[in-house]
Parts: sequence; C-alpha cells; structure tokens
Amino acid sequence: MPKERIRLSDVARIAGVSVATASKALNETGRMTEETRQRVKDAAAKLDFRPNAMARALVSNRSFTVGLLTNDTYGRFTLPVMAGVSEALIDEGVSVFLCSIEDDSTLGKIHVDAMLDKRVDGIISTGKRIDRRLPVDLSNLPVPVVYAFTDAPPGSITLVSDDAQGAHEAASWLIELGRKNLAHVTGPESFATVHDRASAFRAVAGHDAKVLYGNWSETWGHEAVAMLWDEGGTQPDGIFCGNDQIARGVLDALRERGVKVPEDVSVVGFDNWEIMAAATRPPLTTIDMNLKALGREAGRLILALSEGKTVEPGIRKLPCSLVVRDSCGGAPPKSSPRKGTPPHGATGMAAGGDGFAPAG
Amino acid sequence: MPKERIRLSDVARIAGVSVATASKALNETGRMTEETRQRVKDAAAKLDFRPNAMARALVSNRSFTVGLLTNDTYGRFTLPVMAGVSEALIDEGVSVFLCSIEDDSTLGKIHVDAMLDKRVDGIISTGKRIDRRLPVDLSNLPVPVVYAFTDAPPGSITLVSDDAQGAHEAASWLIELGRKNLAHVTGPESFATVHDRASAFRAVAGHDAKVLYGNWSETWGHEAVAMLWDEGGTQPDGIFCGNDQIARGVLDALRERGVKVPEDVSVVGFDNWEIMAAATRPPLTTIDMNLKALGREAGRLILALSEGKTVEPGIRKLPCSLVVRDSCGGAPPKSSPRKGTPPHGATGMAAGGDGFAPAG
DNA sequence: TCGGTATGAGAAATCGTTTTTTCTAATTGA
DNA sequence: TCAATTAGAAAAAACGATTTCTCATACCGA
Repeated sequence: MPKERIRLSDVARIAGVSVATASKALNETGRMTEETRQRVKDAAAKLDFRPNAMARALVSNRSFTVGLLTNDTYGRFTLPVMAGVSEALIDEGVSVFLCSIEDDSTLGKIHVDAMLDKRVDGIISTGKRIDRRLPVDLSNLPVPVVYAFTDAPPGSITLVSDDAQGAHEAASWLIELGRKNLAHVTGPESFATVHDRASAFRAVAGHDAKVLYGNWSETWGHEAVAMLWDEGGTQPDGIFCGNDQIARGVLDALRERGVKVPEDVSVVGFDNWEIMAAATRPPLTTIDMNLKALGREAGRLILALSEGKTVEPGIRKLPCSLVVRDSCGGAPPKSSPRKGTPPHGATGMAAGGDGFAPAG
Repeated sequence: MPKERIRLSDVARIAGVSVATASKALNETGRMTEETRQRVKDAAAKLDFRPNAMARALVSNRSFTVGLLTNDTYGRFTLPVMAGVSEALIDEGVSVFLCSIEDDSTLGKIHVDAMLDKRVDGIISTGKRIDRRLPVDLSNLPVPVVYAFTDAPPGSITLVSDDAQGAHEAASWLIELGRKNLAHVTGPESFATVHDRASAFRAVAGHDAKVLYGNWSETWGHEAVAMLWDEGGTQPDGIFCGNDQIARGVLDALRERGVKVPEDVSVVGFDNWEIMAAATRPPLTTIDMNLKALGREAGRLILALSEGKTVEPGIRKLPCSLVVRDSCGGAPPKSSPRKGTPPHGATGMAAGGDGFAPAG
C-alpha cells in the first residue's frame, strides 16, 4: 500500500541528467536544450513525479498553505467563505487549514501557533458576526492577515458584505413592485448591521417607516406580525426581514391569519440560506451576501500578499444581490436580480470587474 | 511586521551549545547534563523559539497534517465531523486541511494530489450520505485513509453512525411513553439508512406498523400527515420522522389541523439539527448521530495509523442518542437519554469506553 | 591561432531540523 | 599506571528540493 515515493533524483537518473538540471527543466528556469528539457519532463511524467512540498517549502520559504480561522462552528457563514477561498487558491496549489476556535482564546492561540509552526503563507480570519472580532490577536504576526466577514483592527485588510446596499436592494424591490407601506422586522439593535440595514431601509421606505427590533428567530417573526396586525395603524403591504428565519416566522404567521403572500403582502428575507428560503411557503425572495465571492476575493488577496505584493489596507465592501423567488410576486427585471436558485455558485457580483468598492 | 523567525541555531548560540545538542535538549532525547538541557530550554523559551515544521517534516517524514475530504459543501454533516477530528488532533499538533470537492471527480483528484504533495499523514473521507462514496479513488494511496460517515470499499476502515440503534431508541422511547400506534415518516427508499431505520422501527413498533417513504423535505412531512389522517384507518399517536425537516413539516401540519403535540401525538425527529429542532413548536425530541464523537474517533484512528500502528479494518458503528425536548412529553429517565440541548458538544457515547462496536 | 563570450549542464551550497557518527575528556577497572 | 568504558557534546550526514557557482565546450571575431 505505501508505495515508494518518487524523488527528483529518480527523475534525473532516468532522464540522464543531474538533479539541478532536472529541477530547472521542470520549473521552466535555467538554460538547456529543448530536447533535454523535454526528456526530463517525459521522465517525470512517466514516473508520475510530484515534488515534495516540504522540501520545496523549506528552501523557497513558502508553504503553499493558508489558514482559515473561524468561530462559526456550525458554519452557516464560514462554509461559503471557505468554499470561495479554496476555489481561488486550489489552482495555485494552495491548501487551506480550517481552524474552528469557538470563542475560546486559548484554543485560538493554540491554532494560530500551530499554523505559524507550519509556516502558513497567510491567515484569513472570519466569523459569524461582522461586527465582532475573534478572541485572538493577529497583529504583529510574521505572515499577512486578511479579515473576511468579521470586525478587524484599524489599518487591516478587511472584506465585508455591503449590508446597506443589500437592504437598499430589498426595499427598492418592494417599491418597484408597487408596495407603498413597508416595514422592517429585524434583529437586535446591538448588531451594527442591524443599524446599517435599517438606515438604508428607511432611506428608501421613508423616514417614518416602521422598524421592529427583536432577535433572529422565527418566533420573533411571528410576534412581529402580531404586533403589526393587531396594534392598529395601517398594515404594511411589504415586509423586509433581517434574516430568513425571521422571514419564515413572518410568512407562517401571515398564512395563519389568512393574509395572502404575495398577493396582499410581499416579503423579502436576508441571507439566502438555501435550506430555509426554499422551504418557506411560498419560497422566499431574499438577499444573498455572496459570501463565496467574498471568500474568493479573500483568497486572492492573501495570495497576492503572500507573494509580497502590497495591498491597500481598508474595508472593502462586497455587494449583496437579490434572489427572486415567489414571496414578492413580480418578475425579475432584465437587469440586476437573479431568478431562482443560484445561491453561492454564481459569481453574483452586481458590478462588472471584481465589483468591489473600497470604503470607510 | 514580518519579524525574523528564530532558528534552532539561534537557540544553540545563546545557550552556548551546538544545534545537535539543542535539538536533543528540546526533544528530551540524547544524553547531556541536566544543567545543559535546562540551559537550552531557557534559551528557547526566552527567544520564543518554535521549530520549523517544514524542516522537521522533511527529515522525520511526518507533516503533522491530515486532509479531510468531503462532498458536503454546506456542511450539515461535515462540520461536526470536522470539529471532532480537529479536537482530537490539535493536542498532537496536527492540523487539518479541509477540501470540499462537491461531486466533481476532477476536483477531487486535484485536491487529493495537493494533499499528497503536502505529505499529509493521512486522509479522512467524509460526505453527506452514508451509503454513497466520494467520486475519488483513495485506494493504493501512500497514506492511510479512514472513512467517516460515508460508504467505503471493502476492507477499509470505516466509521458510521448506528442508524438502526438510533431508530430503535426513538421507537422505544415512544413505546415507553405509552404510545401504541406508531408510524414512521421517512425519506426515499433509495437510501440504505432508510431501510435500516425502518426495520429497526418495525422491530419495536410491530411488523405491520406504517412506514411512509417520501423525500427529506418539510413538504413531505405535511403530505404524510394528510395521508395518515385523511385516509381512514387508525391514526397514529406516535410518529418517528426520518429527519428533523420532515418532523417540522409533521408538527406544522398537526398544529394546523388542531392535533395537540405532545398531548395527543408524540413526535420524534432524526439528526438533532439544532437550528431546526429548537425552532419547531414544540421543540423537537430527536436522535443525535453524535457526529462530533465520530469525528474524534476518526481523528484518533488516523493518528494511530500515521504512527504506524495497525488498526483492524471493518465498519465501526457509533451509537446515536436521544435528545429529549418537548415534542413527546414525558420526562427523561435517569438512564440513557440526555435532557435538552447538548447537541454535538457532549461525548454522547451511550456505552462506556469509546463506545464502538465493530460490526459487519 | 588565440582570447573572449555564449551555452548547456553538472557540482555544490542552502533551507532548518533530526539523527547518526565521531571526538574528547573523565572515570573506571585490573 | 594504562587501557577500556562511558558521559557529554560537537561534527557531519540526511531529508528533497531550489538556486547559485563553476566548468567544459563550441563559437565568434581578429
């Protein structure tokens, strides 16, 4: 089972050259006859030679390895980011260590030290909450660090989703569909994103539009509907929810009281959490934060940094996009919104190019 | 920022010894005065020396790195397994490469090759379905392989959850609570686990107990209730569902038709998918597959194998455990079932020791 | 024909450890 | 007292690549 591994010296011997020449031949460096180069390549191919990354790392001082640090144990947010990172790096031969540290700073230090020992070329820090930091200090590390979907110290390189823009999309969509009376049912005020979204929502829906703060649960969605419908005042015909779970609660509550969706009321969610958004009745139109694209960009950045390129520090905001299902009615216009499923797979960048706008 | 890394030679110089001696001092090998050893340790501590894992790996032929391969991109099953693996290995200084390959065999080969290049000490293969294999050939690899929560070729080392035992737990629990008339609403017959669970269920509930096959969705849970209630025949007073989503559909449907849970009917789910099980009304009593424990065991096994120990091939089944919430009524007895939340954190092993029973 | 310059390829140094071998001095035994 | 051990530590080899030096040989112009 454990078959002998082929070394470069084996290739060299078969090709009848020195290891030095063999190395140069395979790396397209050095000078030699094209015939010699080809002979080495043939030998390497025949033997199925693959260079020992340890040896290569030792001399080149690059391990072709990066670490992804997260406290999002059950991975709603981390996994799409991870998928993007991995996708951006695998073609360069870079592999990703995933380290889940919960919220344990001791564990965090252990994992960071382990990564450093393994001479990762860079570390990407990510989390489950955009306005909180991991309980580890990543400043003054001997490797570059990129923060993705998490809060970061000033002067660092950060990627986040553009919550305000996402909220803008959602509210505008409701308006476009002819809804006049919008409400926003969202999470706790202690979340920074909750404020960002609420402001963006009000900028579109009107400054006296109702915003209800609660927690992130379905139950809260239920309660919010009860408040909106039973407490008098004009009832909304469009509801923008802070996440898909709340939206689900809202939809269930509306159905229970016989309010028709999307005929009477349109509902938009946030997160495009496939498993939730597709299971609601009707399927939920929602905002996708394009976390996979965010991960891809994080991968590209850490790669550039590890190659010694310099990257402008600051916060880069990645646009969210609207995913249209059935909870709003209306058909997607030809422009921005995407129809139906594509959750994390598509590029989902609204603007051309890489779609990032440096900011704050 | 990129501070100079300390080498062993620095430590040696400070301690006034040769690198050979320094190495031996830190590794508790070789012969020397205790005073010398201590002097080296002090120097290492003072300089905060951490050995270069690449160099170490090169000479020792162990990278202290393992790969986790999965096709479960959005990680319901993989993440708990990963958490367990990581937990079992971090104390040994072993880090984990996570490679998500979707169902793309080309991508799979690329990732496996990348891991092999990096000289991983072993590979753990896992997936989203216990009776399917990843689209990559892991036989004849130069490193050990452990299969966890996935199908595997004959003669390999495999860890799976004991679905039959889990189903047995669920059905027995319903019987213990005095339910007489059980039904099982589960997934497609094409899943091997569906059969295993159905058989175990019937062994407890009676061989003519109703089993309804469908898909894994909430919608199917709704439909199944309609079938059970509207098609005549005696209505069940206990329903065991194939997963938590189905259970959720069942609970919603029962509530909609005014059937009281748990007063009139008890419902048990499967998976203990926290986010789902806790959001149902009432919160769902369900079966936990103890995937984190499974991951831990996979980690231990791959570690043993990478240290050259031999491990008996075969399928090892890990017991599931009942997590009691409110959807069945009744109080948990003092023995096996766990009350309330602890989803993946607790050890969850029913039997003592490592709780594994080698099997077929 | 001779000095100077490409050219192709091998020799050797290097990366930072671990491990084996060698060396020196001290201790032991007869 | 002198060889034989032995303890302690240094020197050197190894791991498997990359990269820098070095060295023939061929080619060029004068």
